[in-house]
Amino acid sequence: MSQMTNEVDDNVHRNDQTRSQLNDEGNGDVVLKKGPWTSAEDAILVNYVNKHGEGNWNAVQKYSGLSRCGKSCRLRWANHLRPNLKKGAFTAQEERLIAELHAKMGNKWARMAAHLPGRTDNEIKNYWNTRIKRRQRAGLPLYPPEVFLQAFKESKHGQGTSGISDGDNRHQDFLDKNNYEIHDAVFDSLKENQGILPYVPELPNISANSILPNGLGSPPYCNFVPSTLPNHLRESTMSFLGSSGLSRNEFYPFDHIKDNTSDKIADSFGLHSPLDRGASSHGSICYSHSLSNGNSSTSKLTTEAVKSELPSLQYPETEFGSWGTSPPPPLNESADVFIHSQPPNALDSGCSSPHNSGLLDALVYQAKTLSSKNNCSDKSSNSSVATPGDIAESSALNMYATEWEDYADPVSPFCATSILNECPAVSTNGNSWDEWESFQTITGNNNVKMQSVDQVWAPKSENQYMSNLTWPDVLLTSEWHDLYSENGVNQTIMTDASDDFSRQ
DNA sequence: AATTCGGCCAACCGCGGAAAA
DNA sequence: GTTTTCCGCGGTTGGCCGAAT
Repeated sequence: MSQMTNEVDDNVHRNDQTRSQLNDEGNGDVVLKKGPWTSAEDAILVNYVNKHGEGNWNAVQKYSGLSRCGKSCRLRWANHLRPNLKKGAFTAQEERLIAELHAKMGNKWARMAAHLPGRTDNEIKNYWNTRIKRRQRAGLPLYPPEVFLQAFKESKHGQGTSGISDGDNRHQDFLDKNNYEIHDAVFDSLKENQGILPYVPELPNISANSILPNGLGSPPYCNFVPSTLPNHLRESTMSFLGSSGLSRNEFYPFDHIKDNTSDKIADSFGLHSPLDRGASSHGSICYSHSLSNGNSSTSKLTTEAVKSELPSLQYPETEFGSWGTSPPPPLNESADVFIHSQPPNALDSGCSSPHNSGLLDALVYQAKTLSSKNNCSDKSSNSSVATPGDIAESSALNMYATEWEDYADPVSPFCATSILNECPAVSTNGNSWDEWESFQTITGNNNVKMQSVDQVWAPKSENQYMSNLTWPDVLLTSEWHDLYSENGVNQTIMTDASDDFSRQ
């Protein structure tokens, strides 16, 4: 034991940094060590816990001679020394479970860890944070589509129907047993927004990769993130969707329109925040993930850059500003029309940023068009999309979708036709969604296209309300449509499709 | 070969809640 | 009822390592 103590002491002396630091809980008399634990310290701690049990961590330092604060001891024990810890990479099942849990709970790592025997909250947290970064860079959604859809479904229905994955009941038990707090939040949000946000805004018919070089990071996609999603889902999704690196005011074109209609529109997009008003100058305020309902923990009015790491795929603002003149390839024809058709009044849009040409001005133009037509809720629906016979559940959605369509000025840079994209029935076969990921990677985001639901799908199922979601294009490739239309991923098809793409 | 970058991991820090004094 | 202490949680930081440039 004395040898151990010496080793600890040596380590303390080696570490000038830690030697000079005092325990934040300590009395100042004892210099407590920080930094990596040595095996000797571990042994001391294990020995202590074996004798005295867990808890009373501050006593460890007193009685074991360990120069560590109680917090440090508890952390070390919980994360590394306690028995039955499972080490190594997460299994596919665990990864899926984490995604499901995160969709349900948000950043409740400890609670998530409770559902993953042998895993620690720290482990899960690290995994998730790494995953966020990775997926943001790749322009991929954080959640498997089935998790995303299920979370939306549940929030929409306001039922504790749990069971993230239809047909996949592996985690049904814990799902059933949990009263996920997200529901409260969602319900509150729904209550607050009742009559304001009963729908999911529609996305103009612009292919994503024609707007953004990186496709899925397209700001317009942010607009269809369901307002009924749990905040953490929304934010995470926004995180993915907004990974283009747009500055806040670029993202929020309605800042410049002051009349009620535009406010209503902005509200409908979940973009309305008191903080936003003053935060839109010259793009110096970075886009925050926090949007809408005002109960986001990350929404801050700040002129400093958002701390979170920006995805590598982001484009500098200057590049965005250059869209109008030199849109990056690949661009399809509609995108060219869109980008090169400067809104006639774009220059007097009040756009604060000289760089905000192209998409932003187009959005502003669109918003102005909306405001000029006034009284949008009275618009009748001649839409080929908002079918009169639509089920009640989606009527509100379609109403607004129709509005958007009606307001799609033929001369608008959007040339918008309303699109109601099919919500694909989701794979529930339990395959790791990395397969989906890899499939995406194989297909690439270039294969992006928006499909109009009236071309491909007649709403019949309870999933219809999802039809007004404009889904990331990668989900709407014909291959995906085929896959999902069978209410489950056909592995063979997926493999074939992957092969096809890999051969290209 | 050197540098850069990103992933991974361990640990620290600050905060807040619960229990004890 | 108030203050103090303990503990747990979530966010963040920093180091190490391997791959890429």
